[in-house]
Amino acid sequence: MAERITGLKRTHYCGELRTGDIGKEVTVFGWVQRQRDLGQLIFIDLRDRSGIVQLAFDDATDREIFAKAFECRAEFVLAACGKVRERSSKNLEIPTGEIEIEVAELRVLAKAETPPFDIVENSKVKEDLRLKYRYLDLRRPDMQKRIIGRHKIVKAARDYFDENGFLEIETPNLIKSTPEGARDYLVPSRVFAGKFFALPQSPQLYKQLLMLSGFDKYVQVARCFRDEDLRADRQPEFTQIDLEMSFVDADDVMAVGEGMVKRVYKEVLGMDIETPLRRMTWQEAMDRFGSDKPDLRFGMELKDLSGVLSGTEFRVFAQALSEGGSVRGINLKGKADHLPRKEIDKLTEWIKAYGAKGLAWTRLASTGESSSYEKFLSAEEVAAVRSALGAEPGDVLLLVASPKKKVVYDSLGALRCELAARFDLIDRSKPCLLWVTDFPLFEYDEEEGRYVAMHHPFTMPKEEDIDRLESDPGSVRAIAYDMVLNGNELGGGSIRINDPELQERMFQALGFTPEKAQEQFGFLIDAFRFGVPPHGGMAFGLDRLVMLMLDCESIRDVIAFPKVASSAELMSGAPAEVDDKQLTELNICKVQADGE
RNA sequence: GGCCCGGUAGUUCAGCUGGUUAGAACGCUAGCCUGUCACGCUAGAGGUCGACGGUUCGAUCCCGUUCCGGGUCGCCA
Repeated sequence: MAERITGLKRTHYCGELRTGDIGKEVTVFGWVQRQRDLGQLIFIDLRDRSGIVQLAFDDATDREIFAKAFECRAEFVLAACGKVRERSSKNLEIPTGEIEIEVAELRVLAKAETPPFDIVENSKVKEDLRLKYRYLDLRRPDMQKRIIGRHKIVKAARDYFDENGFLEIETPNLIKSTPEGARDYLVPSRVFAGKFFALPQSPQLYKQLLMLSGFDKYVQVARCFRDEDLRADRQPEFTQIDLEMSFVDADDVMAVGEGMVKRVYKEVLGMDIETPLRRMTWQEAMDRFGSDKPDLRFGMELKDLSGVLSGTEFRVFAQALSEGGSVRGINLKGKADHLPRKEIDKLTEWIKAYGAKGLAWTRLASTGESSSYEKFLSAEEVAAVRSALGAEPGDVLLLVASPKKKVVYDSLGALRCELAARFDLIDRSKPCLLWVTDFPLFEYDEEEGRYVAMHHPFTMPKEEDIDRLESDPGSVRAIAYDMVLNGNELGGGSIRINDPELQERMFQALGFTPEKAQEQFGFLIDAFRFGVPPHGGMAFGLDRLVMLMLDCESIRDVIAFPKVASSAELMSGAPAEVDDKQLTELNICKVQADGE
């Protein structure tokens, strides 16, 4: 039978007691980390979110309390009252190691079964078991640190926005579905048979309307939902720090965005971020790093070899170039002796996932030179390629040719990161932040056979490119910017269109009929007739920011109750079947499983 | 949806070319122990080798299917 807490109030957290507290009568609450029974002496490590304190029990002092301590097992919930005293043998490994509590009153507030895994830091337990018992996993000190760190980050961000005149305003979570973009989570309406709400992918439209309403600096810590497949850095339910401002240009928004990151790093990690952050255009990022979220903590930049190979007879390269593609390469400096032919063959297979047909390579190893393509090139071309890549003895040159520029960028960009990770070329001493700007406004969707918005349909084109909206949409750049941290997209935003005529041209360029645009975004189009200020904003992926700041491998490590790759939640068992009665109320017919 | 990796005591793992009773460490249970702190010592319990099917005299091991988890490509305006 558990004992009651009646009459007890916590005086201290376990982990905060120090030698200065010696002699004080204290009351602590917590979980049994470990009980050490020495026969006539028992020690219990009591743990709460602040740390651990040692409780001491002596059979000779109080037989009754000693008997109770004897029964205590791991994860029992205890209340302990007593006097803080100096330890006769100190443990300098832990902050409270110089003191202990001589327990005068002990209450077992709850017993506990032996947990399915040890509640310890640096657990090696498989993640699915941790997630099934997430409430126990969250007791582990490293998880507690992450959840507390997340709180501090959000707090610092909120303080920053508050001090800069932003208002936090909530927007609805049951909204109208807008099929453009990611797949929506749908919620059936009980009242309107056959109709559905959608959960927001972001508060985009609502925050723009708030600008129109005059709340010229808005921020929200907003939960967002996307029904797409998961990754280590992607959950179907995630949190954005979402902001929007009126009467501003891109520089103003970017200054606020980098100001927030600077503030959060300083306050939570004590690190100084130098602002303004470096900026790079999308085109430069693609050309030099093969990525719109380049990791600048190492070199190995892409070099365009299309020029020096323009006259080549080698069919693979010539074909790529004649069909409008490119040949580019990277130089893995000094690793030829560490990247054997067999490994290159594996990379050749690996890179096919990115659409490349293969990998052309030259190894300048100490045991001799070898190459998969140089024999097909003229001596001048070989020399030109080597020179362009700055080749020296010991280097490995890795080339990709494709009629599709995107394939060359994607595959070499990925290869560059893979090799840097494999050969530990990344400078991890400090975070590397930058802005990537001037994104293309449109992206050609081959499946749909039309241009789609790269960001969203309300993104403002660069003024000097507006003329080409109809004639050459692929060349139009957007006033859009992404913040990149260590090769991860941390957030992004844009200046929005506030001119109804321009918005109409945008919809046309995207292949929307006026009727279709009206049907999907009618309320926004209507609203924009009533005086919409120039505005823009951005959104940060909070989970990713926390993950990167706290040096975690997965976004799941910084979310209290995350979902697994199948988008299930292992602890609760969601998603789950529901009663027929619930379905009937929602006017939903039960779908029979296949084969029935 | 594609590709890759994994699943063996509560946990982390080992398990040879298919062969008798599937092991170790930690944890757990019991006993001993007055200064431990990853306490120590002694003894003990604990297994649907993810599931189903096949090959075989015999399968944790080989084959097929499937479930679960991870990574990744597609997807993610």
